[in-house]
Amino acid sequence: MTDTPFNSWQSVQEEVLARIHSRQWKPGDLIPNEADLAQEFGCARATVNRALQNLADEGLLDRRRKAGTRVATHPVRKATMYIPVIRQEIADKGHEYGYELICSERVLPPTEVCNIMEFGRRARAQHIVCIHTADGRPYVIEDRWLNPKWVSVEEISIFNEISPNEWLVTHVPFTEGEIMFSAMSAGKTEAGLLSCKEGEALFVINRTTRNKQEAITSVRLIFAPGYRIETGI
Amino acid sequence: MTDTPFNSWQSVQEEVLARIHSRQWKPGDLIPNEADLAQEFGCARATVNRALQNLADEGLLDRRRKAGTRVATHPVRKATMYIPVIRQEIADKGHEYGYELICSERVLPPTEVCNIMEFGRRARAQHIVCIHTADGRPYVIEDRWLNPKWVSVEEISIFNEISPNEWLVTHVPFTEGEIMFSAMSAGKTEAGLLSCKEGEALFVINRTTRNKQEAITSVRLIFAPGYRIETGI
DNA sequence: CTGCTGCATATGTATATACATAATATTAGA
DNA sequence: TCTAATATTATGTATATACATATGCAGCAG
Repeated sequence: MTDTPFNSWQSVQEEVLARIHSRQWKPGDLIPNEADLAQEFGCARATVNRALQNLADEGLLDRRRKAGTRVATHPVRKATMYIPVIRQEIADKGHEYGYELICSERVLPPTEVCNIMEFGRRARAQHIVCIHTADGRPYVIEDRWLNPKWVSVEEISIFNEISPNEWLVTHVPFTEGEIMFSAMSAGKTEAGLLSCKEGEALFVINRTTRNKQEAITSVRLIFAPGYRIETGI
Repeated sequence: MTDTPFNSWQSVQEEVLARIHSRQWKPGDLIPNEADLAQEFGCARATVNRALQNLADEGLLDRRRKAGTRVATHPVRKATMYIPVIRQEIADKGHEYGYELICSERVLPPTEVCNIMEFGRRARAQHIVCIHTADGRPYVIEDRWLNPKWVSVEEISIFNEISPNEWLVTHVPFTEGEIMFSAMSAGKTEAGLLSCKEGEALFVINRTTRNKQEAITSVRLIFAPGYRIETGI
C-alpha cells in the first residue's frame, strides 16, 4: 500500500521502477493503464504519462497505443557514452595536454574514405594526421579527412595551433553522423607515433559527421595501448 | 518569418534545430525564453518546453532556471550503443546461433574480480566460460563470474542449455551497472577458443551489473577479430 | 473460414492555468 | 563598501480538459 502521495513524475517513476525490480511486474507483463495508475497514485494522468514515457525512452518499458504498456522482455542495455573533445578528456584526467601536427596534405583519398564520405573519385580532400599527448606521452592519433567544401584553404593553417578535433566542434555544425568502435593491431606507423610495440592491441574510434547528408569529415582515432572507455548503464 | 503554425513539439524542435544548424543561434548564444518562443511559434509554452527539454536531454542545449537556455558550446557527442543479447545480435545478422559451455566451476575469484564485485576474500563464486558461435564460427567468449547469492546451485545446470547472458536477462533483475570497452591482444587461450592467431587485436566489453549496489555478475566478452560496434550520433 | 469494417480503448499530445524552484539582480542595512 | 534580505524571472512541473491516433478485437459479409 502506498500512503505517500505520488505528486511528482519522478516519484511515480521510482515506484514503477521499484515494482519492476522487485519483479512484482515481470518482463513481458502488461502493467495497468495510465488512468488506473493515476488513480492509484493519486495524481493526474499526465504525470503518470511523463514517468512511463521516460522509462520507455530508457528502454525499460514497451508502450503501444491501445495495446498498453508492458515491461520490456529484453531490457535493451543502452549504454550512453559521452565523447568529449580530446583536450578536455586529457585535462579532466589531470594530465597536461599537448598537440602536434604530423602531416597536412591535399590529396586524393583512398577509395575506402571516398565510399564513406561519398566523394567523387577525382576530388582531392584535406588529409590531416596529428597526435594528442598527455603529460608528453602519446595519447591518441587523429587521422582525419576533411571535405574541402567545409574548410577553406586559409582555415587549414589553423591546424598548426589547434587540433581539427577541437576546431571543428565550434566552427562547423553537423546534423548527424556515425560512430564505430573497434580494435586493431599496431602497425609500424602506429607503433612509431604512439611509441608502443608493433602488434599491440589498440582501441579505435571511427567517426563520420555530416551536414544534411553531406560528409564534413571522417576521422579515425587510434588510442595508445591501455585506453578504455567506460560508462554506467 | 514563420507562416506555418508550429502546433506540435516536434515541429518546434525541428525549427530550433534548424536555427542551430544554420548558425542563426551559435554555440554559446542565449536563445529567447519559452514564453517568447511560444508567442512567436503560436503555440503553448508547454509545447516549446517539451521541445527544448528534449533537445537539452540530447545535449544540444544548456538550460538553467532564470539564466535561460543557450546553445551548448561543446555539443557533447553522446553516442548511445544498444547492447543486445548475443543470440539476438547473431540472429539479427542472419547467422545461425550456436552456444557451447566450456567450463563451470565454483572457485575463489581472482582479487581483481573480488574488487570489482566487492566480494569477501574467502567466498567462492561461480565461474563460467562459454562461447557463442555464428554459423559455426566462434563469435565471442563469455567469461563470467556470478554471485552465488543470486543464482542457486540447481539453476547453474541450466547453463548447459542456455547462455548465462541470455538467462540472466529474464531471470535476475538489476538496478545499475558499469560497462567498459577496450582492446586486448589474443593470448593462447583466446586464440584457441576463437580460432584466431595469437596476438590478434580483440574487442572487449566488460560489464558488471548490480542490484542495489550488490554485484550480481561481472562478465568479460572477448569478441573474435574484426568485431566492431557502431551507432549513429 | 477469410478478409474487411468499425468500434473501443490506451497512449500521444496540445492547451490554459497555477504554482514551485533556482538563480540572478536589486535593494536595504550595517 | 560589503553583506544579507528580497524581488524578479526563466525554467520545471502538476493539473484538468480535450482531442488525435494507432490498433486490437468483435462482428459482419463474402
